[in-house]
Amino acid sequence: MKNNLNSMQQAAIKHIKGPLLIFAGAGSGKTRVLTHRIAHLIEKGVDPYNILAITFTNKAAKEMKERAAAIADNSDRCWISTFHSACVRILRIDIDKIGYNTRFSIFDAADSERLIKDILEELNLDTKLYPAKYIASVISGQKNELKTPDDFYKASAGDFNKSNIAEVYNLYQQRLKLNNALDFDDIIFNTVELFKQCPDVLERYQNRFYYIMVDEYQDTNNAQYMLVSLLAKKYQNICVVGDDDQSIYGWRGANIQNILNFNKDFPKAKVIKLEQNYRSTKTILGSANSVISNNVTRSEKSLWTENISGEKIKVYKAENERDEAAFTAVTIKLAVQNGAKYSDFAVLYRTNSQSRPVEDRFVISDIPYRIYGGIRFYERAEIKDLLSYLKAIDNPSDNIALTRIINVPRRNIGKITIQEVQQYAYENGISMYYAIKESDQMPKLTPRATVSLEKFANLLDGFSDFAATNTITAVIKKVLADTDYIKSLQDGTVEAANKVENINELLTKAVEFENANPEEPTLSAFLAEVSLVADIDNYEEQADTVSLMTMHSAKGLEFANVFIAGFEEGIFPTYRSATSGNLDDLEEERRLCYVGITRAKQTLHLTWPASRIRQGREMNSAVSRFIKEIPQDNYEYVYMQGRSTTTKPPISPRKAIAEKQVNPYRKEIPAPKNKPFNFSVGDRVRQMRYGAGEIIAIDSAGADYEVTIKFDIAGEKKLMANLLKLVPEN
DNA sequence: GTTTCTAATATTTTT
DNA sequence: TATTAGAAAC
Repeated sequence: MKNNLNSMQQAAIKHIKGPLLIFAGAGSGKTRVLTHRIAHLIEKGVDPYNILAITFTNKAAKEMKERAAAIADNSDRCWISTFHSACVRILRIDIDKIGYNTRFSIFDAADSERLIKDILEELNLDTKLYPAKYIASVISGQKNELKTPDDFYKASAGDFNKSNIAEVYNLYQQRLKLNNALDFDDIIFNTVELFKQCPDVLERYQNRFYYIMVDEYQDTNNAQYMLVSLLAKKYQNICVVGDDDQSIYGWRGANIQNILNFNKDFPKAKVIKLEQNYRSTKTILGSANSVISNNVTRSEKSLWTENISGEKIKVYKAENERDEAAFTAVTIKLAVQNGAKYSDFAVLYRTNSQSRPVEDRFVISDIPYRIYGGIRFYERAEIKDLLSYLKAIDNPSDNIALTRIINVPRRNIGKITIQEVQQYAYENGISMYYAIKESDQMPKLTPRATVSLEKFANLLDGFSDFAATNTITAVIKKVLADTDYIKSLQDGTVEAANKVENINELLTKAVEFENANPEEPTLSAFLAEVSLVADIDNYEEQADTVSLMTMHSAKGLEFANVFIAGFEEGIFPTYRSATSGNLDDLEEERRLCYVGITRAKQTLHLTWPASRIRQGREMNSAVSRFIKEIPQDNYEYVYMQGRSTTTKPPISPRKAIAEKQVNPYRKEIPAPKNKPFNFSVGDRVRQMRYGAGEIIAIDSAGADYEVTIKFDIAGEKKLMANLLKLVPEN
């Protein structure tokens, strides 16, 4: 079993007692080491029940579980899970000891923001000065530092803005409690709180988790650090794995010092460095090493590989984003014609919005792809609606969920009525659900509103009764049936059909969940799982598609061929990080660049458009400064195959580098003239929103045309030609 | 109470 | 530019 492990890896696996810090460079076989370490512990007679392994993503947890199961007996008795899932599991049992109900809901970012907006309005705070998103990030930051509203208030030292935010934070926590809800940060915060307040509970888990492993330790924030420290304090059998060069979550509170100071916290810690890379070619790895060596704050290390030198990195300067995407598509197509698989390719970018042009081009070129990130499945409106029904059934105190569905589908309960219910609920210190039950006590309500509310309450009660004795799948089906939800969606648009598809997908997920958790398929557990998944968790290795994702999402993955798109100043590094004057920001961007480059096994393409349209304006771009940090011998400029007229003549790398680095440089583009309209009556066309149809009339309307189209599904619509995005049907 | 329009906002990354 | 939230109109 251990034949294929190098001496450092073996040393890491065999170290059992006492603290251990593993610096695991990119592609150094980190997951192998962790899983073999679990197997080794079990082989040496450790009860898997006493092993805890913590990861950041469900995907990593799943992979570790599968790989451990393949080489160790009874590994399913270990706890292998994310920080958040592990903490939810702990809190479901004991959170009542610190004054919460064990049937709490989990609020996602959107729920939190909604709540903050309500509070800002209530406190009469100007949302211009205090944007909800900003407040949410401040509160999150405080929680990651384990600071209560009171702590924050005291620390604000009379600063007017800070005290105001502290007040919002204070109310926010009260409201969460009233809703019987926790946000993401509370999940960690309250587990730490539970351990601090209840030493008996802490000791129980200390004794249980005799061996602790933490993956991606460089990404832990202070709350997570405290959690791990508390658990490991008694027996000190803690093994943390990480790579300070891959710390890319500083903006989310990750504290790189946690890994750099590990030997201060545990002076007896053994430190092992895994520096042999098994993933990339010498050229790729050398380039990554060269880039990251420009960072000042890092522990010294040098990754090396026995792999071949491989091809040079290819750099492509595109005219614009469409050209950039076209180059990517052509290159992939060509490789696939020569025997490569689509799944060998990934297109990585800095921001989710960059996926759009790539996606457009791939559709045209008929390249199968899968996008990870962006709008997550569980954030889609129709899914949130249904989940809100489930949340309201599971936790009647959840006012946010209740407010979301009280008039969805429309049931004649308007804004005024909802406000009245809200106010009554706050005044009487009860949830909106119970307030509705007393709607006859609210003098301002019309009899009609009261009837609507009563009907709604009966509907919910019916669901609750049903849920007590039926499966989750059955409950979802009943909600759909009794509310006529699907029917309310249908408006003939393509989006509506997608929504129905998404709902079916949710039903599939529910069935999967029930099959995976036969002993306890509770609604609470399902909702918690659903709240804590990331899009990347659904990454399928088998599917033969090109993967599109941000470099953040790509961490932990590897691909034979990688394209990094938008390799330009202002995008990567971001304008903000380049201009903030804070060296840490730029260093984090550079670490992200290191992560991006080291995803590639065989080939790497760096592309950027000489001009791009941002927020409606065309802007010229200069190549990213990071390209200067790659040795010149490691890369070469390339040009698109079979294309000469539209691409400008080649320029030397040197000249490209010398190009203006000041960015952004803005240039207004003239307002579009009336575009010619190239369709006539009788043409079959396709439109984004309404799908296929036939043009039945074209009328002149001032500078524009008014086009009447009879759509196959949506029926007849009159639309302005300028606003339409019409294409011929085929 | 519902629909339609306007205006603001966005572009950093997410458990 | 594209999307979305809030306001005005119906």
